[in-house]
Parts: sequence; structure tokens; C-alpha cells
Amino acid sequence: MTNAQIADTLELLADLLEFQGANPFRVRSYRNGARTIRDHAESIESIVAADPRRLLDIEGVGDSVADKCVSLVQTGRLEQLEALQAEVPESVVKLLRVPGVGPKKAATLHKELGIRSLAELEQACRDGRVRSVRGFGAKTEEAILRNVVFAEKAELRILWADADRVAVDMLAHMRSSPVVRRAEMAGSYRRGRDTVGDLDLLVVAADREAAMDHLAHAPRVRETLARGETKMSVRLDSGLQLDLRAVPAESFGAALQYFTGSKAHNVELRGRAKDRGLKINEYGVFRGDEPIAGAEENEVYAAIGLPWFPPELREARREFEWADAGRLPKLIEPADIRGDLHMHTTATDGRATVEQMVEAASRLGYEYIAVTDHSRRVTMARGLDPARLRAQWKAIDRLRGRRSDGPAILKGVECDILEKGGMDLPDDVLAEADWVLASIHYGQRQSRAQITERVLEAIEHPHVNAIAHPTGRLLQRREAYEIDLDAVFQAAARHSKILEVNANPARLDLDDIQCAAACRHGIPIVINTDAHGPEGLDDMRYGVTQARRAGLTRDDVLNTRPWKQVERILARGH
DNA sequence: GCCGTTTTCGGCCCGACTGTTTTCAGTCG
Repeated sequence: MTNAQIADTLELLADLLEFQGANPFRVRSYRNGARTIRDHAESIESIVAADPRRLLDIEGVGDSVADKCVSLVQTGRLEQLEALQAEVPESVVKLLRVPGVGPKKAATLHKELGIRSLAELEQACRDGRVRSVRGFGAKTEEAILRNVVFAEKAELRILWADADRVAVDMLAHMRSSPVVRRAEMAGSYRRGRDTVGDLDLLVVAADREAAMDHLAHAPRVRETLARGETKMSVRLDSGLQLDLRAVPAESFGAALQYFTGSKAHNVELRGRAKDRGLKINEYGVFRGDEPIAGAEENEVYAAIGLPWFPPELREARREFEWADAGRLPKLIEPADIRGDLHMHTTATDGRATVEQMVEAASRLGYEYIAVTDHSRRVTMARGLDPARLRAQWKAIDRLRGRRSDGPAILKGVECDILEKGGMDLPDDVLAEADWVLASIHYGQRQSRAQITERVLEAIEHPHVNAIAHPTGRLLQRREAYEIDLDAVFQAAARHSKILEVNANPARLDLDDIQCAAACRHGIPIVINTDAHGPEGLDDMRYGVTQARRAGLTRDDVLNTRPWKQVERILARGH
């Protein structure tokens, strides 16, 4: 059982308990436990196998959660959960997903009207039965009817790259108002999370009412959900919710810090403020009633004796430990990247020729690129057999001869790891390449053990340099395949092989925790775009953000180095 | 339910907003 599955189970338990009106702190404990287990780098399964008492070393895991982990790993079941499920129909939990409906209202609706599902809730609203319940009125009924569609969409989180377009637009709109003095996005968008659930916009305005009016008239705003003196929520055309907060100038930094989060980061920060006899909230840092910081974010951190943290690090993982040791990493930046080692051309499923890709890379100022078209097994993309691959390499040789400037062009290939194991191209062909990526496109439904075995074999292959998209995980879709990453890390470290962070914004092969774990194993990371056209090369910054969230520095990432150095590192793997 | 160690019991963030209510509970972030 994976950590994510254990976390999901604990979340469900928390939902059911909350619905039953259990102690809210108990509910929160389960949610905290679920979160830390989801984030934990080591698998719970292996901890249970080695020594279950070590579970208690995990922050937020006590006797109760530890017992539940053991039960889940050993039997796949949880008695308490099954008992709860017998009492509460699971579909009822979905009522909690309707914005404005919390555990109390959901329980009342279930008890008074016998509502068991979203469909029944919607019908009851249409029939006007909901407004007859004490504590509910016509407005609540209308709000539920309006919001029930968002509950049905499960969880509306959009890719960071898509949120970015909206955020840039909305910021520009707000800054165009003459009454707006400052405007910034906060929240998970600012932290660079791979997906974004809503946007948090902070403004300092000479006239708050006018600023809110200005927001209400933005082209992307579909409806206003709530509007008070300092706070306003709107629904955008994409369905995304945007929350605006108008704050005084002297509180802007504190508000930016507070609303950027994460929640766990802020909890830690508050605790540290308390230890120093200070209080911190969205208005500032206070000693007693006296404000001592608030206008700028770095002043807020400084008041608590901490350095300013890049937003990508604010997840309460290692950042405080690093700050305490005076070793906050200097995170990698997009400008550090010197080359891109994964891209396709018209030879297979790319939309541009080698020449066009070289031109685009030249404009980005890259020192080198690798052309890595698919191997023959990827028939849908007209993958290359040895003859066509060698022909492409010959053409690259000629191109190299014609060009005196621009990036060095490396003869590469993205060679498939076959279903039955082994590489899709013969060793003598791979031996001629400057750069070999190995990746899985077929047989993704095999067992975890089988997939892992195939990847391990590729790692041991003398001519393979790196594993491309090592987990095949795509955001907003089910995981492509399951793989034992612990084993992959150990093998990659042993054989000096490289793992790719794929910069495609819809991919999350190695999340920040896994990426950081790979780094701790001493495995070089390469950030590649896997571009299928010239514009695809611009995705590099998404991969860099992912690496920043993992706390990676320039030194951790292979393609921040000159090619001569990269070659020396590749030689170790042979 | 978890945590701590000047607490093994008593905290656990708390302010803004809405709706229903006639003084406040529920929800959200």
C-alpha cells in the first residue's frame, strides 16, 4: 500500500468523523497525519516491515495513526473505518464538497431530509424542501443550487501553467486601476505548486470600494460570490475562484506572507514568533500591541530572526532546519540552464525540424541541445529504427559542419524500454550516441515489480545515460504506472545514472519530495522540456520551479554545467 | 488525536463573511 493510499484512507476517516460531529481537533489530527504521510519520503510499508515503532518519529503521527498504518499495511483494512462506513453512506461525504456546506449543515440535511447524495440535495433544493429546515433559508437553497456543480467536478485544480495565464491577466487588470498602489498574487500559485485550486490576490488601494468595483468589472469575472469591506470572492470564466483582499500598506508584507502559506509553514512561523514573545498575523508582527514589522515580507521574517524564504520552499519540510543551520540553499534559476537534453523533431512526432529546434535553442542562448527522437517501438510516433536514426545523425553531422555558432547539437535518442525488458535498439547503435535517454511507453499495466525490474535493467545498461520521465506520472490523470522509486534511486546512485525532471507542465514524474530524495542519493538531475516544437523549449521554467520546490541548487542539476563537464559525469556511468 | 517537558492536561489560529436569527452559528481560508 502506497503512502498516498494510506493518506487517502485517513482523509476519508477524517471526513466521516467530521460529518458525525466528532471533536474537530481529532479530525484535524487525522488530516495532519494524512498530510505528513503523503509527504513522507520513505514508504510507510517499509517502515512497518522494519520497525513499526519508527512511525512515531514522524511528526504528527501518534499511537492512533501509527496503529492504523500498521493495520492498513498488514491487512489492507481498517476496522474503525468499516464501522463508520456502515453508519454513514459514503455518498453523503460528497455533500461536504459543496461550497458553503460544512459538516454541520450536511449532517442536518442528512438527518432532517434523509439526503444521501448530491443528486438528492439538488432535488430537495428545487422542491423548496431545504428552506423549510431550521437554520436554512431561501438564500442558502439558491447558493447550494449554484454551487452543487462545483462539488460534482470533484476538485477543481488547474495546472500551474494555466493558472499563470489567468493570474498574469488579473494582476495586469488590477494594476491598471488608478486606485491600486500594490498588487500581488499569493497562495499556492505563488509557491509554484504544480496545480492551483484558487487564486489569492492582495492589493493596497487608495479606495477599497473602487478597487473591488474594478475587480468586479474584469473581463474574466463571471460572478461575485461574496463582498465585504476588506474581502471579496469572485468566480472567473474558467470556474476558478479568486479571492481579493484589500490590506493597508503597513500590513502588505505580513498579508503576503500569511496568504502565501503554506498553512504548515505558517503554523511553524507562528510557533517561533510565540517563543520570542511575539504575535504574528496577517496584519503584522506585534510585541504586545505594538507593531514591529508588516510592510515588507522580508521584515516580517527578520523580526522572527529568519531569512526571507523563496515561496517555493514554504511547505514546512526542510526550510526551517536549513535556516537554523544558516544553509538555506541558493535555489536554481531559469538563467542557470545551459542546455536542453530531450526534444523531438519531425523525424518522429515533433512539429519542427532539427534546424528549427536548433534556431529556437540558439535564441534561448543554450550552449547545447540533444535531439532525442523516439525509437522504433513507438510506432504511433513513427519511431526510428537503426537506419533512420543513423541517417538523422549523419544529417546532424552535416548541420554541425555548416554552423559556426549556436548550440552544440548532440546526437541523442529516447530509446524505449521494451515490455519484455531490454532496450529497443541494439547496443552498437546506442554506443554511437552522445546521449541516451531510456523511457517506458508500453506495458504500463504490468505489475510494480515488473516495471521496476525493466527500469533497473535500463539503469544497469552501459549505454543508457538517463531515465526520462521516471514515473510516467501525469497530473490530473491516474498514475501511469507504479514503480518502486526507492529501488530506482539506489540503482541510479550505484550506476551513476541520471534522472530527468520533465518540464512539461502536465507532468509530475518526480514531485518535490521525490526529487529531493533523489538528490540526497547523490543522483544528478537533468531538467528537460521534452519539446515537440520550438515553443515547447519555453516550458523549461516549469521544470525549474519544480526543482526549486525540491530545494535544488545549480550544482544539483546537470544541465547547468558546460557540456565538457557533463561528458565527464556521463563517463562515470559507463 | 497530537504535543510538550517552565504543561501528562489543556491547548490546538483566528478573523472575515454570510445568512438567519433577534445576538450568533457555520463556513472558509
